[in-house]
Amino acid sequence: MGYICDFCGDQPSLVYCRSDAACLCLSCDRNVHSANALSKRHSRTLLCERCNSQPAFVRCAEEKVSLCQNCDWMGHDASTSNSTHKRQTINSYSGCPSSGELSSIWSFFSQPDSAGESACEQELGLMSISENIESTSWDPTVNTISHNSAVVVVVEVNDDCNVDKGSGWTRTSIPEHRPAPQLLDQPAGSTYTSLPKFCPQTKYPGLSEDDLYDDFNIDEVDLNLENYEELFGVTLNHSEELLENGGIDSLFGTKDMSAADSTCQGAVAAEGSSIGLVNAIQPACSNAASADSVMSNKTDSILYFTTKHAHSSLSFSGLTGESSAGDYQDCGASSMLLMGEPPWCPPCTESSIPSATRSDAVMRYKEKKKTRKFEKRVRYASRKARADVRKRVKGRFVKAGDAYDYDPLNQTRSC
DNA sequence: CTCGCGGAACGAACCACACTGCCCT
DNA sequence: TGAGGGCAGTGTGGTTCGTTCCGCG
Repeated sequence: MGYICDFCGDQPSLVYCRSDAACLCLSCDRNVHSANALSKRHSRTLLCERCNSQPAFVRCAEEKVSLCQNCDWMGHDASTSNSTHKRQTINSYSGCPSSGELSSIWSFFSQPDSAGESACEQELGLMSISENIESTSWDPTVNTISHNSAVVVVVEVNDDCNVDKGSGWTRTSIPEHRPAPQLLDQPAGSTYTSLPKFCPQTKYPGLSEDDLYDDFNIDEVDLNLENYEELFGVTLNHSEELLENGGIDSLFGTKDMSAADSTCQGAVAAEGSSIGLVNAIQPACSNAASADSVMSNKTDSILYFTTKHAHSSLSFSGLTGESSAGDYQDCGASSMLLMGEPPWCPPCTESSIPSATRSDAVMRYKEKKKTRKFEKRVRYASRKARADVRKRVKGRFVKAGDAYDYDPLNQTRSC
């Protein structure tokens, strides 16, 4: 949880919904909470800009950041000079307020950019299901993305893997005139300037890698996307959508790929489509130039992700909970843990980390990793329900009525 | 340093059957 | 063009089995 929107898994999260215990971007917040009368009553507030995982409750006027209680306490401790900072209570809201209404709720909440539509609202257009969705036949020859060579690879991968042979499968797409999400190109001073950008090379103030890796569960994203489809009945091959609608920019946070991290860029060129998604999910993948064992873990996960998708589909659903969750949690190697600091602590330079603390943190990380349980995502609850009650012999299902040695319901054995 | 052995760890396979999606009429 | 039937493929969990890895003598 934190930083990346729990719903779309793509955009930076901005608000926190206590009822859903979810971090959401503005567009998903509006989408989710406009679903029905009950969801409209969910109380939301800004997300803490320091830990990116807790609801903010105060706004520091001096630092211009929204903070949760913990981060506020940490940052404005009486022993520090920051204790005199002026802070403003952040009110929660419900319903589906516009950006303008939000800015009326929170005076510090700046209005959307000059285009009159915030990035998230632009994104809302991208994510909106009820409108502007047209179903078109997939024609790989139409795919003309050509931002750079890396993306050309993407196209090739799509051609190879995503074309349903002969079935003429349909897909949803965003109208071509729709501008690509520009969230990541937000000008300074916009609403999102306090949010870290997506570019992998960016250092995120107040954002620990722990937030990104340790607490971030790719499976969660997967599930959310799938729920998205279930909820709205729309087939949304998310990454494809982004790629084909210029969304690659949003994935990388820049239109100029040359500006991207060289490591990341190289990976993109070499690995094709998936890597962009990976980097969107794992913005800090190449950030840690401090690469050590942690970095190797990340690299592994990237390669795994890429390989899997290069041979199958770019779709999120290509990730099985069984494998991806584990792998991604594997990549949850937390530099913050390695640093032996809680995730809400501001990042510090590696050189400042005492080696003893580091080794101690490494040990703790290994312990945590050992005890971590990789949950399997169940795609069909009905099948699970049946399997849960099905009788077995030596673990294998048996025909109804046949003798069994294990009954999940009674924990009894018939023979 | 190499080899063999035992234990631990891990993943694949197996089973029945409801469900899904595609194809054909 | 839509509806309906047929059919092949998929996914679900507990257990077993085979393979790999690691430590020890």
